Amino acid sequence: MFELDLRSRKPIYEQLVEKLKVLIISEVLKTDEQLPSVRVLSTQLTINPNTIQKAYRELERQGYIYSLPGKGNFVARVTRDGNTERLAKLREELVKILSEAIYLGMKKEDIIKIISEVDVMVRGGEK
Amino acid sequence: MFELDLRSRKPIYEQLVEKLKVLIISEVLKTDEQLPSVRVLSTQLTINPNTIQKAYRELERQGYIYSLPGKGNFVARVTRDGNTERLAKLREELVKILSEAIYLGMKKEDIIKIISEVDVMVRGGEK
Amino acid sequence: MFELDLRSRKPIYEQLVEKLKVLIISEVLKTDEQLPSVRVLSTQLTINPNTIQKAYRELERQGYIYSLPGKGNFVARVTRDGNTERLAKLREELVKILSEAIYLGMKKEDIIKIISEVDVMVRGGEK
Amino acid sequence: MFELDLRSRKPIYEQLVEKLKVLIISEVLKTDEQLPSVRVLSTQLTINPNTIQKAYRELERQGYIYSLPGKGNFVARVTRDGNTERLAKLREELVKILSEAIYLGMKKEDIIKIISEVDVMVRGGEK
DNA sequence: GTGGTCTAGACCACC
DNA sequence: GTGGTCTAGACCACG
Repeated sequence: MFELDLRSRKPIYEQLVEKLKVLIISEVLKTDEQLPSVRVLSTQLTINPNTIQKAYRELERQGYIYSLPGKGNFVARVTRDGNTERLAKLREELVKILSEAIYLGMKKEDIIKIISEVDVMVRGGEK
Repeated sequence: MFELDLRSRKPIYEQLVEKLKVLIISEVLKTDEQLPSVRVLSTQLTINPNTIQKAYRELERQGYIYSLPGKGNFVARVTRDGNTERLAKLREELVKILSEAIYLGMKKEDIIKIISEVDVMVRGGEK
Repeated sequence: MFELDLRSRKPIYEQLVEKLKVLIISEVLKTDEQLPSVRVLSTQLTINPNTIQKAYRELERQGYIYSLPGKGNFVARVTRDGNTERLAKLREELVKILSEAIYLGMKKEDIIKIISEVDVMVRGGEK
Repeated sequence: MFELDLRSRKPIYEQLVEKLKVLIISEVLKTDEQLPSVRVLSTQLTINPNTIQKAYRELERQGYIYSLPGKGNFVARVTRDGNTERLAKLREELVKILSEAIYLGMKKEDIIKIISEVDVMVRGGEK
């Protein structure tokens, strides 16, 4: 289900957060669907339960999931507002990465192509 | 000259690397121009010299500057090859950020506008 | 375990890098084996932890080891490609040293004998 | 006459020492021949005279040249003994470099070919 | 317990 | 004056 790189410099819990975000964004995991329990995921991935917990808490903080104590963790509905803060941060990151990419020779057309691909992937599920 | 967030989770030397990259990319600092000396920057920013050193060595590793021991640190000429690896990494990051941005409601047109702005900023200096 | 010359002009961390390379090359330290922790080595050699760190990071940069933050440093698998650059540098050094050695009277047969010894030492572990 | 890399990490005086050694070893500069004066070389290379001086002193220390105060610097006769110390050091370096080269995949035959080339270059002048 | 980062301050080689 | 190295010792994130 997941491929985590235990040798990566990036913390495992962050990798988990990213992977789960992808699943949510691409709507493999749908709104209100239950995520695998900490214990199950922990044994499946042979990873410390604390690490899973930390990832779930982080996703909750970012509004991607919500937790019902005693029940489990569930995918949250996307709120298209209240994200201005996060969007500002993303925009900033975007500028940084784009600057470097263009400086190193990536072409504008290549970038636009990437955008289109991502756009299809993300919004493809909606109508 | 710089605004560093000493409280950020992101290491100071990484922040410095990013800030300096921006200056180089936007050609505020030009090829072969000398960067402020480790000690000068250290006192200006009230940051330990070792931290500045680390940032400079990282920039050198990435090919953005070169160092002449006993002379100083200087902006390197851009090499348009040998960047394929770095570009692949940037592309990957790009996909990740774009996914999330689009998911959270950023519009394709907005993104393209950002690209154009960055493109002008970076390539504006060239002819 | 190591004999470092603290008075040498050669930086301690470079000496460490060389010593560790020998251990890795001669397969005293085997692939994926854990290296002594920064702190342990630091107290064993009565050398500052930062210096050990620097040596480890240099070895990582050269592809001899990899680091798992929070876990330790481990011997990397040898990659037989991507070394062309390094090999070119080594070849250059070789020519320089051989020139001087032959000029000072070292005989071709002696050198070939040395090669054979090294060859056995390095490739002896393989089949 | 010389190509010095002012951008190299290696000190300029060391580069000079190496270049001059090559000229002496390959007998472009012959025994008792006079080396260019510090002043001349200094202006030719647009390099600080102190740096040239340092290189000459180093070559003298290693027995490659001798200096007649008020006259100049001259190529010394090779002494085929008294070099045991230097030869031991070279041998040690040789082992180190060969180990790494072989470890990284350089073949024994390649190395022997290099030796032959160098041997011809160095001893070619003699009969 | 592990590596990663940072500070404060020192000494050295180079030019 | 410049970068390069090193020490002594601290704090933090990670698992």
